[in-house]
Amino acid sequence: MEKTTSKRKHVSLINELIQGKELAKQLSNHIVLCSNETNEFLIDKIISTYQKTLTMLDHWPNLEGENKTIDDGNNRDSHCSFTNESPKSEVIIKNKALFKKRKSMDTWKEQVKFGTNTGLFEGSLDDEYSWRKYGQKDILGAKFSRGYYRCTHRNGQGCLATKQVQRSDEDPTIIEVTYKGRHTCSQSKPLKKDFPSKLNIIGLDKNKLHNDKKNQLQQTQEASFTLKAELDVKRMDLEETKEDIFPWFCFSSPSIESENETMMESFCHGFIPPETSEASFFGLSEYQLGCIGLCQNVQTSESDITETVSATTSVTNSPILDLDILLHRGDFDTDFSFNISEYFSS
DNA sequence: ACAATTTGACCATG
DNA sequence: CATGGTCAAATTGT
Repeated sequence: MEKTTSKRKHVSLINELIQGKELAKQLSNHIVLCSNETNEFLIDKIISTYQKTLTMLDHWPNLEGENKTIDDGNNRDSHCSFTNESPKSEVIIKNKALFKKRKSMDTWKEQVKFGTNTGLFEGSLDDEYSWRKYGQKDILGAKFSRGYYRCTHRNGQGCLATKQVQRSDEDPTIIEVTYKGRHTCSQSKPLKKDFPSKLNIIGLDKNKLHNDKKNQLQQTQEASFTLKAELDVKRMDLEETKEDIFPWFCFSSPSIESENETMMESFCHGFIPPETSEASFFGLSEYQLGCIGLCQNVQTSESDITETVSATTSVTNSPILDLDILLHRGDFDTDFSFNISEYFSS
């Protein structure tokens, strides 16, 4: 009887360790492709998992002579054992070192995977900070030029944060954003609950839009492209707080002009928040919001994150958010939309 | 008028 | 000297 209980605990312990290992693997995969917030979330999960394991070990009566080596059958680290030198510890240490290094350098890179490879891109993603473009360079060997951005409050508040945005050569659906320096300005702790926050579709080249009909199509594609990127980026925020459930879609400037009225203004007509006169934003159907929101409460593993991505993808397939369709058809149906501010106030 | 972007020139680095 | 990063005048938009 006692042996059965012991065995059960043993199995539980093994499962915890396996889970920790899997989370570590996920983190490893996410470090390149995902935001810091996701990394932090996964690290917290790892730490929590191992902490539970240690707690269990504290109450473990006697492991001497009994399977001291844990292996989930997928373990290449054959030295895994109940010691401080086990691979689980190494994973944590390595990840902590990574963070320390990254923060000490104050330079880090994020890659954003887009849901589509259509259209061109030459801008930046919204990351809740306001940036001002100060340069663009063609990089040797790179297909796409690199955009240089600095914090809008560089002069006013002396904020030295900068970032570089470049589309990946290998995978055009990936945007590489290199951040340098931390924000010291008042927007250093952007309030996501201040929905909708300013979202820059900096990639929209207003000059080209004005001068070149052909480019107009490209730019609308970029808008779609960027919006979808936004969806993919924001999915990482879904795990944080309730205020973060909903992605916010708004353009910082009415960049896309049609003959009489900008398509964006047309599209956003009726739900432009009064406090952000310059920013129009896209409404989400309740289904879409619910779809996103539902994923918020059950994030526990990569599979769950994948579910979020799937949900997000389904959002892009909806009539409102698939701008590839919307922008080309131009027949916006605002009935699908609603004022998100009202949604929040209710 | 002011703000933001573009783009050629300039500078630092290896 | 080539390259990447930044500056700043010109341009464009609000």
